[in-house]
Amino acid sequence: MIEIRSLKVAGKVTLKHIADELGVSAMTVSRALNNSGSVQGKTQERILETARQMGYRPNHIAKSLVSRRTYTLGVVIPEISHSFFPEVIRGIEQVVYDKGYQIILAHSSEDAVREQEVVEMLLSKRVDGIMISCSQNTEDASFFENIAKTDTRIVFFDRCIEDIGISCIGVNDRNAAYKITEHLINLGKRRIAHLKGSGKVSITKNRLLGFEEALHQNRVNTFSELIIESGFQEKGGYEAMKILLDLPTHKRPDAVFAVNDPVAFGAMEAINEAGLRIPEDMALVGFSDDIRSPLMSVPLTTIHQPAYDIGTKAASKLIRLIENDKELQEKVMLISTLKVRESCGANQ
Amino acid sequence: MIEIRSLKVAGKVTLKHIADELGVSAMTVSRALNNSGSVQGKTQERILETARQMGYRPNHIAKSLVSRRTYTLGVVIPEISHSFFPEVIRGIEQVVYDKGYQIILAHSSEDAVREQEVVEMLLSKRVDGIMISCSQNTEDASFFENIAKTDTRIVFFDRCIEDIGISCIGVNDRNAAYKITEHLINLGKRRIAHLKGSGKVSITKNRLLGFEEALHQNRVNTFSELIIESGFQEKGGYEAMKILLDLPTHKRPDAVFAVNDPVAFGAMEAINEAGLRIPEDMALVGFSDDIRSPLMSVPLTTIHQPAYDIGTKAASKLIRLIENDKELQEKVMLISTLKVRESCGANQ
DNA sequence: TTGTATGCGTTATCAA
DNA sequence: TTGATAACGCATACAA
Repeated sequence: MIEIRSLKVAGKVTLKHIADELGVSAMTVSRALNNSGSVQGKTQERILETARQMGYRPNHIAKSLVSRRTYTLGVVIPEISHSFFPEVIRGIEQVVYDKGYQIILAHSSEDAVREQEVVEMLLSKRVDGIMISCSQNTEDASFFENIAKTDTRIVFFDRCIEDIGISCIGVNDRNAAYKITEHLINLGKRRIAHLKGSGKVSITKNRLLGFEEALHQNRVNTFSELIIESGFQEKGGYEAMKILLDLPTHKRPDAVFAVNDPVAFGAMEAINEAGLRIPEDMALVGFSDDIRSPLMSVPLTTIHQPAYDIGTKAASKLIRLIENDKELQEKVMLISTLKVRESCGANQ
Repeated sequence: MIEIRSLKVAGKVTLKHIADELGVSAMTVSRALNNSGSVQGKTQERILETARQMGYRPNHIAKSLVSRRTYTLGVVIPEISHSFFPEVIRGIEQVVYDKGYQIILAHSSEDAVREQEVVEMLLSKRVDGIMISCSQNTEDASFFENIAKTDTRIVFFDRCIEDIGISCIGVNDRNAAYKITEHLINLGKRRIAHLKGSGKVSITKNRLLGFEEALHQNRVNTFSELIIESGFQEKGGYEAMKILLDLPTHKRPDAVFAVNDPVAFGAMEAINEAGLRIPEDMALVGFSDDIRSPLMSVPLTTIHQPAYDIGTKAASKLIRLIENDKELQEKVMLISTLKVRESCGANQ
C-alpha cells in the first residue's frame, strides 16, 4: 500500500508528479508506464500502482509532439443525413478502433469551400491520414494532389477525384449504372432521363458514362434535354424532376435514373405532385440503396452499395498507407448489386 | 515577389523555417501569423507571404501543449445506425464548426466497457469536453462523476445518468411516455405492454415511469409480465416481443409501447411473423421517430424528438461550460411531440 | 518592434 | 537499471 502525498485531480497528473512522489526520475516513470522492460520489477510495480492511484492519464498531445504521430484519422463526409455515410462510418469505426486509432469527423455540407477548411484544420491537427468523400462542387484536384505530396496519407471513398494517384474505395459505378439503365431498357423504356450529379467527382462522371453507354449499346436514343444536373440531395432531385415534368407531354421521359437515392426521393415527390404514377406513368430508379428505399410507398429500385465494407476497406487501406511506406495507391471497386423493387415497373 | 530558398514540402514547415528564411526570430513570425499587432507592417507582409509560399500550417498539437486547449470535443454515441444519432451529430457539427471546434466521434456499440475505453482515450487526447449518450449497459456513475471533477467538461444527451450533477440535454421522457401510453388507453387498450430499455440510463427509467404513471392515473391494470427488458436495439425488440407472443392468448397484450423505434421495428417483425395484424390484433407504438417510422407498411405511431436541436443544445451547453467558469450544470428538456400514425389504431 | 529564455509533457539519446 | 539533457513546435514573460 503506497500512500500518496499530493493527490492530484485526475487529468493533470504528469510523469513528473509521479516521479517526485516516488523520488525517481520522470524517465523511469515513462519507461515503467510504457513497459520498456528496462525498469526493475519492484520499481515498476510501485510506479504503476502510484500512477493508478493518482489517476494518471498519458498526455497524447505531448506524445504526439514528440512522435509526430497522432493515431487520429480525419473523416470528411459531405452529408451525414444520407444513410449511406453513417454506415460507412460504422465500418471505418470498426477498423480504426481495433487498430488503436481515433477519428475526427468533419462535415463539408456539400460545400467545397468548407471542405477545404475542414481539411486544413485536420492537417493542422496533424492527423495521420484522411478519408474523404468529396462535396458536390469539389473541383480543385490540385488541393488534394498537394496533400498527397506531404506525409499525410489520403484516401477517397465513394466520391473520388480520379487519376491523380490517390486511392479510391467505391463500387464499379460505371458498370452498375450501365446495368440499371439496361434494366430499364429491357423493361421497354425508350425515353430515359438521367438526373446527374455535379462537379468533377467520380460518381457523377461514371454513372453518367454507364448510363450513356447502356443507351448506346442497346441502340436507344440519347436525348440531351433528358440529362439534368441535380446534385446529390433530395431538393436538387425535386427541382431537376420539375424541369423534366415541364416538358411537353410527348417529350417527357418514360423512365428516370437518378444519380443516388436521395435525388430519387426528391424526384418521387415531384412526380407524385404532378399526379403521375410510379411506375405506370414514369419509372424511377436510384443508386445507393438508402435505408428508406425499400420502405417507400413504391419501393425504389436501386443499386445496393456495400457501405460498411467501403468503410472498412477505406480505413484499412489508409492505415496500411500510414504504417507501410511501400504500400501502393490503388483503386478498389467493390461489388454492387441491382435491387429490383417496384419503382422500375418490373414487379407489376 | 519573395524567393524562397528552401522550399519545404507542406506540412512540415515550422515557425523556425520561416524565421530562418527571412532572417528574423521565430517569435516575430509567430506574432505576425497571429496578428498580434506588434509587428512592423512590412515585416508582417513578408512573413505572411513567405508562410503562404512555404505552405506553412500551424501545428495545433504544439499549440495545444502550450495552451492546454485542443478545441476538440469528444462525442460518444452508442449506435450510429439509429437515425436519431446522425441527426444529433448534424446539430452538434453545426455549432462546433461555427465556434471553431472539431469533434472526435467515438462509438461505444452499446457496450459500457468500450464506452469507458473510448472516454479514456478522449481524455488522453485532452479534448476540451465530452458529449455522451450512454450505452445500454452503462452503470458506473462514479466513472463520470470523477471526470466531472476534473477540468474536462462533460454533457449527457438523450441517455443520461441523472442526479450526479452533470448536464443532460434531452426531452421530457416521462411526460412523453405518459402521453403516448394514455393515447393507447384512450383508444380502449387495457392490457398494455412495455418493452423497456436497459441499465441505469435516464430514458429507461423515465419512459417506464411515465408508462406506469399513465396506467395508474387512468386506473388501468399494470401487469408485471407485460414489462420486458428489450435494450435499445431491433434484435432485442424482436426477442422481447417473442416472449410476449408466447403468452397464452388471453394474457397477451392488446398494445405495446416500445422504448424506442428500433425496438418497435423488431417487435413489428415478431408480430408479423406470428401472423398478427397491427393495429387490429395488437397496437404498437415507439419513441424517437426514426426516419423509417413513417414509411413502414403500417406507419409507426411514436414520439418525435428534436434530434438536431438536442445536438445544437448539447454542443452549445458544452462549449459554454468550457469557456465560462461560472456556467452552471443544467437539465434541458426539449419539447417532444406525439406523432399519431397508424400502428396505434387511431387512424383506422 | 524585436529577440531571448523558458516551459508545456513526453521520449530519444547518451552518460553513469 | 537509472538519470540528465535536449528536442518536438509554439507562445508567454521578460529584456533589449
